[in-house]
Amino acid sequence: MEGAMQESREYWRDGGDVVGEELLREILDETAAAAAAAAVHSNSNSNSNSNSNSNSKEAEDEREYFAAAAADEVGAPCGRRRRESMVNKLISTVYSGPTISDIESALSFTAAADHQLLADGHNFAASSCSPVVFSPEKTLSKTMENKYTLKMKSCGNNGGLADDGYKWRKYGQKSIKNSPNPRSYYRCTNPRCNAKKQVERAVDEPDTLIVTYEGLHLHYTYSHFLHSTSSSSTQQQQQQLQPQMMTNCKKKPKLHLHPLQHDDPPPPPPPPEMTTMMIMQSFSIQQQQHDDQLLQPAADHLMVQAPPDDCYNIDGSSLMMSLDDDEQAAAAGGLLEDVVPLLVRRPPPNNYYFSPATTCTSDNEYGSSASASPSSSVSVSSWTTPMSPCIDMAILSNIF
DNA sequence: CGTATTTGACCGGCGC
DNA sequence: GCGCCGGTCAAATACG
Repeated sequence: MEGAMQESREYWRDGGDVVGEELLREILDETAAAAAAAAVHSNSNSNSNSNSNSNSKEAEDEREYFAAAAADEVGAPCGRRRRESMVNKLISTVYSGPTISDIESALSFTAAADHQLLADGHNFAASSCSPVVFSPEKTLSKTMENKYTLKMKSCGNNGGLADDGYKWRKYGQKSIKNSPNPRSYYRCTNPRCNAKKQVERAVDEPDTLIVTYEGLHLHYTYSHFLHSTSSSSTQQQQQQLQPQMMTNCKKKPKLHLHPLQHDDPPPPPPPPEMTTMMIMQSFSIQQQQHDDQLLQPAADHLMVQAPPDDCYNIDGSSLMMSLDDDEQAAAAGGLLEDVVPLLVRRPPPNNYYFSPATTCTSDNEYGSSASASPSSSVSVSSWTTPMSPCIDMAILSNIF
């Protein structure tokens, strides 16, 4: 847990930005306190007024936060406003604006992390079939506002197109003057996302793809929620769930409570190739904040559970949620605003344990075409504690 | 049958 | 104003 947090903090430092670490810590603490308060509240409902920690400062803080949350629920906006203010401060501090150096730093960080992951023996199924090699010579340049060009080496399979974790729909192709290679135009399949990308092959380097991203994703990658596992049982589960997921991934996000079951072992961390785009998404968050479009009220009914220590992304976030099939699709295709409160959630105490809810593979349908995202697997997972089944999103929405 | 891709047409920006 | 070019639209087509 501490390692993940430390990694997160170091990442932000490495990114070159001044990070509101203290503020982040404060919010994390408040978040955890509110969650604990909810647990206390839950316990007190079943076991009235039998809190053994009633005299401790910690319990006092918990009661205070629960009281604040309760006040919010009955219409007192003071605590909510304070927390919203804090979150706004955090976002505006953390997401102070990406620069080319930020992105380059992020990319180099990612590359290093990827190599480290591979060196550590994290061999992911998804990465093994990834059509992309994020070579050291990969370059990034800013061509205009919200428009970035990536040059990347491609492996030859699947047309050599990149799996960047997003699902794209091709909407056009044009032959470009002075270039023998046509340029393909893609749009993010998420109806609430206006991200686009153009893919063309470099004239002088046939194995190099020039991918220009325009616009900003307002949601996480599909593969952000996907985890490949090496266990045969999980693979069977993925195969069984795949058709269902294929359909559900196209549904409009719908978030609501859902009970959990399953006690499979935790999946490995996300494939290395996802991390680059995750970083890009972090910048997207910031940009959207600038556009005053971020942080709409969080989904009221989404159940969120604390992840294990080793399941934090490089940005320190974790997006594991308890979702049914529709919710899986919602999470994968939903806007970032639906899940962004999780970015600052505190890691769980030791008595939390991991329980994957469902796992499935979503194979996109662009396999034979020039589209990206050839395949990805989804593992919607959750963390539960025997005492407190979950943290309700409603609580988090009160916090934020 | 629903969804994604293909591809020609159309539109707007820009330079001359 | 005109033509070129890049980007997008949308009907037709392909595919699972």
